[in-house]
Amino acid sequence: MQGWIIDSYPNYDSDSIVVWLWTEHGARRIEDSRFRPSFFMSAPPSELRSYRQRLEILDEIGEVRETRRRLNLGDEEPSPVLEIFPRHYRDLNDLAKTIDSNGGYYDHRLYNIDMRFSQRYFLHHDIFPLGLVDYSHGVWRMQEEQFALEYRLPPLRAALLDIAVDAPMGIPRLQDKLLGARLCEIDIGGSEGEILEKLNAALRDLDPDVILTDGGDSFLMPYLAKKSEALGIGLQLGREPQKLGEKKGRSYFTYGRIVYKPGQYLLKGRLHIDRGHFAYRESEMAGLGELSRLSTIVPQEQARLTPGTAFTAMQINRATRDGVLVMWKKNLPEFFKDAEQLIRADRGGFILEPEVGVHENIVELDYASLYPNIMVKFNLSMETLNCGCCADGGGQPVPGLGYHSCVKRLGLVPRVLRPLIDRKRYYKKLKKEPGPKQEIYRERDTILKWTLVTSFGFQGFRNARFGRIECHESINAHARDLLVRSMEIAEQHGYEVVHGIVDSLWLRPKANASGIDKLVEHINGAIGIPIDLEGVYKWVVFLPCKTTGVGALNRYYGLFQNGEMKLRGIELRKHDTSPFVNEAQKAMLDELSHANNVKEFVERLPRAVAVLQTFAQRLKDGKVPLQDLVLTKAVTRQLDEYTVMTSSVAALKQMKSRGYPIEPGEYIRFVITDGQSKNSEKKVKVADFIQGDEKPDVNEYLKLLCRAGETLLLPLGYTEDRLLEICRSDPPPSDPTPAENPHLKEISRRSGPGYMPTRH
DNA sequence: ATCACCCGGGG
DNA sequence: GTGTACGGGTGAT
Repeated sequence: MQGWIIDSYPNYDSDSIVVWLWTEHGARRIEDSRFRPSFFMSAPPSELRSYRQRLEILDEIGEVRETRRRLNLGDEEPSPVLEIFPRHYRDLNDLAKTIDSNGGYYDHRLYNIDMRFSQRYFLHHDIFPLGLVDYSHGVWRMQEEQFALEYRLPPLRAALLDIAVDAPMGIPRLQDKLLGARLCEIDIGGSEGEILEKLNAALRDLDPDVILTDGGDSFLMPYLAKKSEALGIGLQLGREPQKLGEKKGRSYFTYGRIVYKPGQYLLKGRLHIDRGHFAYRESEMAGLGELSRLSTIVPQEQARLTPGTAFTAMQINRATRDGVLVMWKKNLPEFFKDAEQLIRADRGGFILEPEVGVHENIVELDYASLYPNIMVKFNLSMETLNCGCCADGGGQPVPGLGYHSCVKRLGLVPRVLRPLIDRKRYYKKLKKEPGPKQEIYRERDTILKWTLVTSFGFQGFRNARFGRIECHESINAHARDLLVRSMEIAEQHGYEVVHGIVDSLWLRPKANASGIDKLVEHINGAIGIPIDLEGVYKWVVFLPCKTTGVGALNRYYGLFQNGEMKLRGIELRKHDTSPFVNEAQKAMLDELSHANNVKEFVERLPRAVAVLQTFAQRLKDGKVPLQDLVLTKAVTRQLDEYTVMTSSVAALKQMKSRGYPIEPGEYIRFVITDGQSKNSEKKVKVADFIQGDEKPDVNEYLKLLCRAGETLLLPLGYTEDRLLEICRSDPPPSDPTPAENPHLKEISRRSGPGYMPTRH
């Protein structure tokens, strides 16, 4: 039987692995009870036998074998270890905890503990999800390479599931009445019980492979699960009966902020995918599939995880295939560092302060995937850094840190990254060529880019499975060194370096400057990591720090010769800005985008200010819909942990008083109705509770509007106060609204995190 | 003035 | 099941 693995999970009741295969003739369920997961324990050779005898007595243990495995990535030779087979799947984790904490074993370590059962099964049979496979007489045979560049996914049939819920409080709650449901094109109505029964029937008839939802994990699924239980009507959303398990949601710290992750509602044999989940949102099925194939995490789970988790899974797979065990807990002390070394090592990426103001004819060069490329080029991995085999001085030195990396053996991180970089390069090239698979290539490229971006951070993460802080430092040291060397080459070619951050250079060609192609070629040849021309700016404005006036590092906007605009750090790029202010800033940029050089830019300034004025007038006339004034703020802690009465806190109070507590990591959306008020009911109005008769705080929004204007125009002499003065007066008689710049529309659509786990 | 709090990142 | 560190901006006290 040929098909694609679309789902897999352990059956804890029968100690077996279930695999769902998508075939031409429908989905097939395969249950394999032969698979026995195991984990490993290392100990001094003299103790192994007695440990084994003690372990064998335990009820939870089925078998203990003495065998040999490599314990560390850097080990040449395998060491003697015990391989432990729990009697039941569900015992594995508890058993590991028992042995680890109070087993009375000394000088021992545990390996291969926290791996998914499905991932263990895939590794054991050398198969992977969403790859074409043959299963006959209990034997798996892959029909394609895991790293094949060209492959196709099964034509999964997806059905969008949505429900209508009565919401007397503005936002639906679990106890509110179910009014209807919609599956694909099928509208379902009737009593609550009828709706559930008709939904069951519709799913049986339609038999989709994928159920798509918007916010399924956070509301739709828990709501349906509760309804089904309350009414005593079983609801089967997956391909086998299951209790829709409530896994509790939780908040966790990631990407520098707290994220709320709702409980997972995983279906069996059918994929529940929330369209708001990261991989699907960014790259749809093609990107999710690419990631799932490479990480061997089944798509339904991968959809809820970050590319960083996928990267860790890839490392585990690589290590396991290399015959190296994966240590349960990382326990690698940092090298001793003297104070001076610490200061040098902790300095982050390279930064050169830009000249504030508007500049003409500036060239921007960017390194593509700089950090992953550095890891590959300099062979940076936990086991290759300061390796013993190159300690005699033959290693690759790390600039300024006194470390070295191995020149004899390729490290785990480069081995995992190399194919990812190659794949990304391939898809990036092909996505530009028109054809039926163009969109697929684009999505694969996008998800690979994210995976590469997060791979760097993992090196410095203290809990990273294969991370090491010195690796992180070394990558930064190489990055600084490369950028400085690139700058020197640019200067040799007659370019003045205007601004530089981490992996980008802004250059001003002098009269005698050589061509850009020649410069790029020279840098590529000398550095060995591809640098690309991001574009040549007709004009670009480097913005000052509003408090100190010196050049800010990551705040600028400019117009490329091809008509595209690049914006960084301004209101349009921030997700908390209201649509009204976004539109105003976009309209100002639309106006400025008609300028082809600095002279025209300066001439157009009054028109940009006039645009701002018309927006102010609409606001003063009460013509701006309340929905356009909604601010969206991230919530970072529980309500009682806040000490300052900000508008966000007022909104949180309002939510709570109506029975909607908000968890850290969720977002809160509200309109400011009286910025000065200390009363949470008067100060703001939560977006979902808007009746329509509320009045926004016009002065507050005028201030926000003019501040967005100041952000753009401060280097050109327009402060917030000056703009406020202009905006409080009447606008000019004629309407100077210019034609829209199509590239700006593109930008504004993307300005905000698409995934906002708020309730409906 | 100081503290509290939120935002960004890639195309 | 999970990137950190940090500059930047702004509001409350």
